Amino acid sequence: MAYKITIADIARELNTTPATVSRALSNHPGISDKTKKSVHETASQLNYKRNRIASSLRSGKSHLIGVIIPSAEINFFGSVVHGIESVANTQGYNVLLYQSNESREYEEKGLESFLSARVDGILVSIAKDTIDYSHLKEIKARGIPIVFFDRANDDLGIDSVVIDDYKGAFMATEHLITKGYRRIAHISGPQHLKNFYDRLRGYMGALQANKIKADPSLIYHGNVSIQSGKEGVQHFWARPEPPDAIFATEDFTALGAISELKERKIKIPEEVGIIGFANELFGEHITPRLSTVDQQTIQMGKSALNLLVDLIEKKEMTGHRQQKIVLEPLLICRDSTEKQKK
Amino acid sequence: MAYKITIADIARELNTTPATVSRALSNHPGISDKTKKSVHETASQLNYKRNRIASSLRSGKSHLIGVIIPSAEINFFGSVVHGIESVANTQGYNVLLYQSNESREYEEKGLESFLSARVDGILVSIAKDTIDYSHLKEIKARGIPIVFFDRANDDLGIDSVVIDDYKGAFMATEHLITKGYRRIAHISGPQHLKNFYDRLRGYMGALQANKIKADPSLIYHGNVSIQSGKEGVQHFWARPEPPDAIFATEDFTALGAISELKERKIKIPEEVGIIGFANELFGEHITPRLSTVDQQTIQMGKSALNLLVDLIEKKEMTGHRQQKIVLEPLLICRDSTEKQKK
DNA sequence: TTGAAAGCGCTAACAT
DNA sequence: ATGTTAGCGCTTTCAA
Repeated sequence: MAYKITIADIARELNTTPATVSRALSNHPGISDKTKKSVHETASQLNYKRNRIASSLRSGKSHLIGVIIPSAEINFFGSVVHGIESVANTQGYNVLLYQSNESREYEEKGLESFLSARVDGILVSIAKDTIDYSHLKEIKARGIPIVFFDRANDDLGIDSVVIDDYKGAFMATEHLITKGYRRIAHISGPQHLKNFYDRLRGYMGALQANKIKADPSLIYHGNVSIQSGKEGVQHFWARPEPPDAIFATEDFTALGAISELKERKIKIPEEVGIIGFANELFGEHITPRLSTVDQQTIQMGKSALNLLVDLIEKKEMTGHRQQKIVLEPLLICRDSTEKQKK
Repeated sequence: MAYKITIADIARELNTTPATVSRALSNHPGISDKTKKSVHETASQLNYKRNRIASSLRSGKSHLIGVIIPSAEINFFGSVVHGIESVANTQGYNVLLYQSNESREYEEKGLESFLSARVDGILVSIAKDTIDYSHLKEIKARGIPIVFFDRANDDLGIDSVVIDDYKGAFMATEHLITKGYRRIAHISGPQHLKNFYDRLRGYMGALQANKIKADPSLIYHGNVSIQSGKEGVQHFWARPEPPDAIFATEDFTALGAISELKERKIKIPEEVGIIGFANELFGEHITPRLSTVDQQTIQMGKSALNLLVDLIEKKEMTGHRQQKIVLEPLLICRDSTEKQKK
């Protein structure tokens, strides 16, 4: 194997010292252009690659960002990670990825592992199962820059980038109303997660704003899955007055609902309108094409990373006021809410 | 912030030396249980977290695995990463993720960055745009353990975990034949990627095995996208004898084809049967439910990581024979290939 | 079973 | 503009 070249090797080659080489390689001002040039040349000639580990140990900066997502299998998070990485790489950071599998236990393991790796900052989207936040508080207490994305908790004094779930849900529900639906049901998600709580509130808010009386029997509490969608429909249609529209808290839930409605030969969107939330890729291509709310995933990733980098680079934790970036949801109108044929 | 606790702090506390503490923490045999116990207690009391950077510098092991995927936005890769991580974490490795965006340039940047980070091993799924493999050869030449997954190249002497694309394509095509389709088209992907080349071959093989004459005009070369699927249909239906079935090289391509067929009011599966490849999540829930071939994503990730860890831990590169793990594809029969109503 | 001492490769304060 | 020196926190001989 190409023996490990160090700055000492380069220094020897050029009859100079490691310090000079180090400075030249990092474009330190006060190193002559001539030296810089020869150092860079020799470096690439010897196929030198800076040892980041040594560099990190000495400088105290690992150039590592730890990212915890619930699951890489969920498209939404993949997409956010895409956004995160696109910025991280241009800023000289590498992304250490860890999946919590929606479990608080793994979430904590991920954080421990990040602590050990001495990451410069941490990005977290909280797991479904996380109810106790002490592990996150500890990160904050240790003064390690941390930012939540999508799944956030406002009570910990931790910065976050989220979309306006209330508004998105409001828009979705109001869209159904505008399209002529009146008896609108909601299949919601775990209420201890602010996102789903807010979406439920947004749904209620839209009903109220349009003078439609909310009916508790039209709310089904699911756990954000295809299965929940099916169950929601089963639940609603087991009762006397089924809804004429459903706002599902997430696209996969909507997919499950559609699947179940089709099995029951209930026509979408004529008999029942349906709208989801997330703008997953498949939505545009199923039948009927699914109306939904876009969450600006790429932008979310980028914003979260930028916020984190600010935190890392300022690092004046003292006097830092909690920042919260709220992205605008985007209503995507497609066929599944088109009650009257155009 | 919780001041950085080091093994020296623990040693001082216990009137012993850093060496002993280090040994105790890594359960070195030949340290008394008593000492181990007191060290572990003091460590957790002081909230000590091992500094992996220092540890890595000294030991030469970073416990980092670099993973390059084309895009985190593609479900398939998210799923493989899921498999990779689930094993990596139990083995004490962390995953450094890098996205090539299907570009050879970024792929190389990722590798450079991994080199700098002194990862213990690298997992790569080759980018679409990569035609020249010198950057990958260099990794191999440097003796850094590397394993390909899914998108592999057999000519570099690099181990790989792939599925049997030929067989999967063969199965898919033969399935169409079994179902009574005869004029079977194929929308393929970039032929310099072995996967898509093999799938085309598998398609041809199945036709031949069933004595169906291949018709070059029934092969459309796309680039693995929803758009390609649409274009494929446009291409086929612009000619005299359109096909009665399509084997799409990937599920999103199939989705595009379905989308275009629907627009043309062509009935699936009665008039045209269609089967994809990948078993993306949405396939089960679109109409008609998409027949496809499962690629064993999670298993692929796990196998790739295991192979890599073997390489890292044996590290007897000399005399290592190229290993290739070929996973069995799984035919998933659903509605889109059900020519005769049951 | 434990301690002493060296050093991984780099950077940064201080000196020149 | 460059050299000298020390040390980041850990692991690992070697010695006791």
